Order: sequence, then C-alpha cells, then structure tokens
Amino acid sequence: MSLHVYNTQTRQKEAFEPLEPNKVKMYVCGPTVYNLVHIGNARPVVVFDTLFRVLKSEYAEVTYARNITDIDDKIMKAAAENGEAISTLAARYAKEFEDDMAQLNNQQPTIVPYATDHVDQMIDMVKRLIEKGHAYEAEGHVLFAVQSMEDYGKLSNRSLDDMLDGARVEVAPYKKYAGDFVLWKPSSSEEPGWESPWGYGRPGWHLECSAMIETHLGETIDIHGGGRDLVFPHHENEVAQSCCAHDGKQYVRYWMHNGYINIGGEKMSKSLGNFRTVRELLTQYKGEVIRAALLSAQYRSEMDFSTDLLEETKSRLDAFYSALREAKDVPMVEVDVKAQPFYAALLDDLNTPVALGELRQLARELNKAEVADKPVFKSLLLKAGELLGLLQQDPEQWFTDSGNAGEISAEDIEALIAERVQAKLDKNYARADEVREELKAQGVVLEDSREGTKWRRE
RNA sequence: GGCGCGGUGGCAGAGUGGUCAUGCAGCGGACUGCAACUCCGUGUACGCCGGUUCGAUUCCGACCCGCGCCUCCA
Repeated sequence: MSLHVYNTQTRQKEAFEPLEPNKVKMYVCGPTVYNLVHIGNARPVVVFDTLFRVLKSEYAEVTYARNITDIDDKIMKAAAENGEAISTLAARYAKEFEDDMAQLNNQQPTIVPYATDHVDQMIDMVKRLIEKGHAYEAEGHVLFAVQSMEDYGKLSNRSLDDMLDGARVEVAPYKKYAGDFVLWKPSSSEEPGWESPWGYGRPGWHLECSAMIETHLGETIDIHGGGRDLVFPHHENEVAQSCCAHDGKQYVRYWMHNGYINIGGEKMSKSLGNFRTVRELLTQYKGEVIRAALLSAQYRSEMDFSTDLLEETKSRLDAFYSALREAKDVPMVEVDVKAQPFYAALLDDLNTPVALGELRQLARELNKAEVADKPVFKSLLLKAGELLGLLQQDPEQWFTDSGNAGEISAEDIEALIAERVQAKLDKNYARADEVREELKAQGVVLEDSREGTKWRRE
C-alpha cells in the first residue's frame, strides 16, 4: 500500500509519486490576516498538517510551504478603520493565527512566506507574462488575458462561456475580455503600494502564490492544497499565471481541496457572518479536541461543526487518555506503526475517521493486554496518535488541567479526596458519598482504583 | 443557465456486488461499599422508482430532496 490522494484536476484518486524520488514539495494557501481565523480556516491547516506528518513518514525530504497573505483590500479596509498601518495589523493577526494553529497541535511548515516580501518576484512574473503575450496593461492595471491560454478552466472544469453566463459582477470597462483577471492594480497615494513599471500599485490576489511557489519551491510542485472555494478562481488563475510564465510547464501535480465547514447545514464564511473563531472555541474546548473533531470526517466531505460533535470528540479523547493514564508506567518499545490498519487508512487519501476508529481499537487492546503485551500497544497508540497530532500530552494533565479560572483547585480536590479515603477506612460511606457529590457538583469525577483515587474534570 | 457534491441505523461517520465498519449515546451484564473508568454483549441502516445480476446500499437510468461554485471566501 502506498499513498493515494484524490486529485481535483483529474477528479479521481491516484497513486502519489513525487516528481523527484523521495522529495516532496507541498504548498497550501494560508490565511489573509485581517482578523481572527475561524474554524473553517483551521480545517485545511489541520488536514494538511496531518498530510505533512504522513509525508514525512513516507519520504526523506518534505518541503511544506504555507503562505501568509498580508496585502489585500480587506486588510486595507480593516487597517483604515483602526487607523493603523496595514503592516501592523497584518503582523498582529499573523501572530494570532500562529498562536491558534499551535494550540491545535499544528507543526510549523518548512517555509512561511509573506506576500509583501515577494513583491519584486511578482512584478518580475507580470513582466514575463506581458512579454509572452499573456497579459496586457490597461488604465494602470495589468490583466491576464485568459483567452491566451488554451487550457484555461481545466482545473475547475468549466468553459469560458459558461463562466461568463453566470457572472454576478459587473465587468470592468478596461478589460478586453470579461473573464480577464487582475495581476496588478493601481493604488492611490494614500493606499499601500509599490513602484512598478505600471506605476504605483499593488498585486492582484492570485499572483502571490504563483510567485512564492516559483521562488521557494520551483516551477513544478507535487501538492497544492486549500479549501474547495479556492478551486475557482484562485487556483485556476494560479495555474494560468504559472503555466504561462513557464511556457506551459506543469505547475501542480496533485491538487487537493478540503470540504467546507458548515454551521447548521449552511456554509460558514466570513461574508455570511455565521462563523465561529478558533479563539472563541478554545475558551470552551482544548485545542486537541478541536483538532480531533476536524479529523473526525474525511477531509473532502463537508462537516457540520456543532457542540454535539465537540462533546462526542472529547469523550473519545477521554477514552484514549484514560487508557494511557492507566498505562503510565508501561515502558515504550520500538514498534512499526506502518504495518497497522491505522496507517493504511491514512495512506488511503487521509481517511482520518477510519484511522481514529483503528486508534480506538489500539486503545482497547492496550486496556485488555497482559502486562507483557502492554508496551507494544501503548507504543503503537502513541506513535499513531503522533501522526494525527493527537495524544501527545501527559494523560494526568489531560484530566486534571483546569482550563478555566474559578474552578476548584487541585489542592482542594486532593484534600477532599484524602478526607474521603479516611471516611472509607472508617466505613463512613455516607460521608464518602457526600464528598463524591460535592466534587461532582464542581465538575470533578472521582475514580477509585487499586492504586488509589484518581480524578478528572469533566 | 453551466459545472459539481451529497442523501447510510437516535446522532456522527467509513465502506463494499454476496458473513462485520467504527465511534458516541442507549440498553443488558461483569467489575465496584456506591460510582466512574474498563471489559463483554446488544441495533432486519443504506432517499424514491425502475433496470442489469443468481444476488445491489454498492453498477446503470429516471425522479425527489439538500448543498456548493460560476471572479470577497478555507
């Protein structure tokens, strides 16, 4: 079994083979940093972070780039409202994004390129596109001429005529053809911008990814990921820019797109205003719960993000950590997680729901195993968990950490437990039960075992 | 109008041309002073109608319903 991924370009699952043996180049579209990210923005980050982990276990050299878009009209608008520089606002929200993503156990990509650090490369690419006859200047704008490209529309599987049929926006008068898109646009003197051969201005949205990929990863990359809504126009236009700048050379070998997060069955989006920020969710659930919830459905399917889902996910993680807590003194040994059904599920286009199911079986095996067999199962469980970015924290901490201020302290809980132990020795079961009830009322559950009383916060 | 996705048991969610997903919840049991955790057991599920087939949830066709994209969007 080798890694298979669903390729949006061909609309089927394909065996994955990197262009250069043992070297994988992956690029994922990151956020536009003008506010706190929502859970929908977090999905591709978690999905492709998981893919990054799998790729690293399969290939010797994996380069993963995830950009930060720090120049954009929405950033300009937000900065103007705050009366601050766009660089200040963008830097702040880029930091908030990094913090949120770290809470969800996402590893740092190999490269995190910023759009504004690549304006020279973007200008250079626009120059080349004009020279090759794929772009033209008009009223201070530079536009990509989509009719100059044979295969335009191939990625998103649509023809130019069809696209224009359903167009909802007015066509700018300077466009030679309605489907042409902006590579460079003029800025007024008070707007952010850069000097260019076409005057003071700023890049169009699609350009940055093409330029940054060219700069950091080369002309052809293996995997390009992002949300479904980027297929058109963003990725289609990236293909157009890069292919035409590179004389038709293949841009991306495998396109991967994750499905939407819905709220109450409806697509969540910044424009609809029905979004939940990661920051807000983190006040109620641990980052690991949010991550596991995002992995509970296969990445291409849509998923409804609800309290029920988070609560169920928490219960599932509790069971894993309960097994690990019970096995805290069991030593780790060398194991081959790649031989497990768990791993086969991940290789099959990142089938994380099945992988989570297999993880549950490993936890069950660990619980049931004879002492001599426990090290193997504990090691498999932890190794498998690591590939999903889960189960890496101290189990004791998982159950006893207080996320919220104002909760009963660990010391107070321990004191009450000590009192209850004495009450039990005195056969004063009424008092023992009273303590249990008192703590239960404060969200603390007691578990008696041979080794003594353990506790956890609900 | 064009392109595309999906409808699986209370809920979540895989998958397959013919014995089983799995999880959460529920129920029964073991364990427990009581609990919890854990373990064991437990569900005539595949939108509707046709077709192909010895056999279809799985393939084909029509239909119904929901959702998305068609230049803000993960």
